[in-house]
Amino acid sequence: MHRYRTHTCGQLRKENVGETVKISGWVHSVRDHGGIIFIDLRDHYGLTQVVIDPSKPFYKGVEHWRVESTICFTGEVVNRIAEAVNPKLATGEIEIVANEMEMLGEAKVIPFQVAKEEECNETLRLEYRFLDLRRQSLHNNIVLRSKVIARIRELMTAEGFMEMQTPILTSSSPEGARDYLVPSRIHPGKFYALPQAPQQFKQLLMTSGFDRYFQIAPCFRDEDARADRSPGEFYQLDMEMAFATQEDVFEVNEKVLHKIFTEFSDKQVDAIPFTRLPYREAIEKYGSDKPDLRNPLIMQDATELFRNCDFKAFAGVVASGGTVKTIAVKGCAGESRKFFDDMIKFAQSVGSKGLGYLRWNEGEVQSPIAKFLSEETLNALKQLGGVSDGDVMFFIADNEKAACEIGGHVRNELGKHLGLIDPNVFKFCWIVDFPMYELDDDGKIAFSHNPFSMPQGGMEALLSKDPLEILAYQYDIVCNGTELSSGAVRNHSPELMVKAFEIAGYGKEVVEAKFPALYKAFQYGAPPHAGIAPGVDRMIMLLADEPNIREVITFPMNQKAQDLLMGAPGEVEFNQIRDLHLKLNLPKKIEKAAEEAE
RNA sequence: GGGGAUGUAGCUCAAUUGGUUAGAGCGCCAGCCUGUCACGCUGGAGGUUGCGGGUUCGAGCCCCGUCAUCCUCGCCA
Repeated sequence: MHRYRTHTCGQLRKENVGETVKISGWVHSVRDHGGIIFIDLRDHYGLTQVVIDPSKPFYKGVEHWRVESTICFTGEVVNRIAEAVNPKLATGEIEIVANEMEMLGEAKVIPFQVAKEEECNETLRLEYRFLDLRRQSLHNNIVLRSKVIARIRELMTAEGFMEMQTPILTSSSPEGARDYLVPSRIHPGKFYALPQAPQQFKQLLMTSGFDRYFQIAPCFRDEDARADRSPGEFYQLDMEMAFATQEDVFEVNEKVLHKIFTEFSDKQVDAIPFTRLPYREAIEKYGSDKPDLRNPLIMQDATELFRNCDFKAFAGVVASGGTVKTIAVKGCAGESRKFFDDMIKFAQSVGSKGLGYLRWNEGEVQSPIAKFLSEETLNALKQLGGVSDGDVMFFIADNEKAACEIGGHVRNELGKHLGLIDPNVFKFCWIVDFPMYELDDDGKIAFSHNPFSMPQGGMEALLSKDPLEILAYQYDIVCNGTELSSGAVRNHSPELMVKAFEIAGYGKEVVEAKFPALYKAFQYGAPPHAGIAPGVDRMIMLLADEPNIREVITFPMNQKAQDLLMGAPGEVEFNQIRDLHLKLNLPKKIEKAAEEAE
């Protein structure tokens, strides 16, 4: 007989009745009847009820065994009497009558309950992550994660992709997020950086003659956390394809994502091909480059209808070149006064000066602004929004960028508030045709996304077009308002690279200095190539229906990028710092606090 | 760095307008209980109301400061 078990805690059935078995697991719950004692023993696979009779020599000990201790029982599998069958358990038709027991690992009193799924302070959960991970919902999320990743590997491999590794210690990249740096011992004053993504490596792999690459790639970015953004590190399904177009990338990703989302969720998944939405249209209609298409509301332009009206606030915005955006909402005219007041407050909280509305309720127009509008204008608005009695139109007036952005927030809020969002579907879309350049805060032309993207129209566009009009073969995939990934057809031509950087104000020497590997490689015969890298953590988050990314990561850091269980980041020995040729230069505040602590 | 929310027993929460000894459920400890499965019953322990200051006859509650956590803006090619 095996040292610890002949079966797992989820394995035994009626067929095993009469067998002598050994199982090991955690004490999930104890039901002590004074005489007979029932213990639910739990492992990764399930629960099995163990019965302990008062006549057993180890009976006395059982009374004091705490939940979450690990124990090994040897005993006989018996049928439960009919009334005692538990249909909630897979093993509920049988139980084990214990003959021998061995304590394997005793548990102290636990700081929060494992067997019960009650809410619990997250700091405590992170400090005792090993206990938290025993709890069913988190445990299931991690199991789901493992299965999804295994399936991704199968699907990608079946599509002809090769899984490859790329370096974790690499050089700092000049663009993008803040890098995590690793000081070099051998080269004083020099640093490695952890990769923000294997971007340049995968492009080099294409240039090295590999055709289809993928990797479940760790990415490191030293940026602040959000609910859907874990600080420190996260994983991408990184991929790149040689001799490929944008459509080739879409096709593979649609296949893989549709399969994954269909297989690992009960929600209804959009049929493929997914909706393609140009960036410009997304901003104008949804006020966002990651619209939640479950929300049926769309924004329309009502600028011209307010140009000559008596409502000075709006007419003034239009006169100074601004925009009026409207959102028509069917059937919400009956909402309370408080609803409309709350919506105005909300609009103000996201930066709007106000929120106008027209409410066609019981045959009349109820609105603070209706009195400024002619009958003709009201009718034209009605026609624009396609509304009638019982409906409402909301209005936002501001410069175009702000109006779209605020309208996007209002659209989301209305969708949430009015319950317009179907929780049982996954709505995917591709956002395409991102602009190549945009104006930065100083009014200078800058790359709006990724300097490696191929401009649409190639060299001719770079030479002849207004840079702000040039589009890139740059795309995002969005699911239910979550940006899963960005990708692009890459710029594989050294001449185009130099020209593209020149427009952003950088000379050839900058390209050579900042991207030496790619610039060099592309001069020795580069294949046109394209790729993308969907966020694995976010995919699991959507599949597990979790609002927080930490619920799908085994050992996440907190918002301040600390691992409360391991104590990272932590102090190191002076010798280690000295070997790396570093000196600490701490903020005054921290030095002062350290002195006071002494 | 900015904004918001929260902070009361080991855990989750309550405590009327600022008013007597800060309560409940779970957990813990003790006792009872031989068919439960969130077992049940009885009793008990457990609190610097995050911390510091202020207002007040009186503060868990009001004010100021500070710390912590989460959400968010900035940031995330």
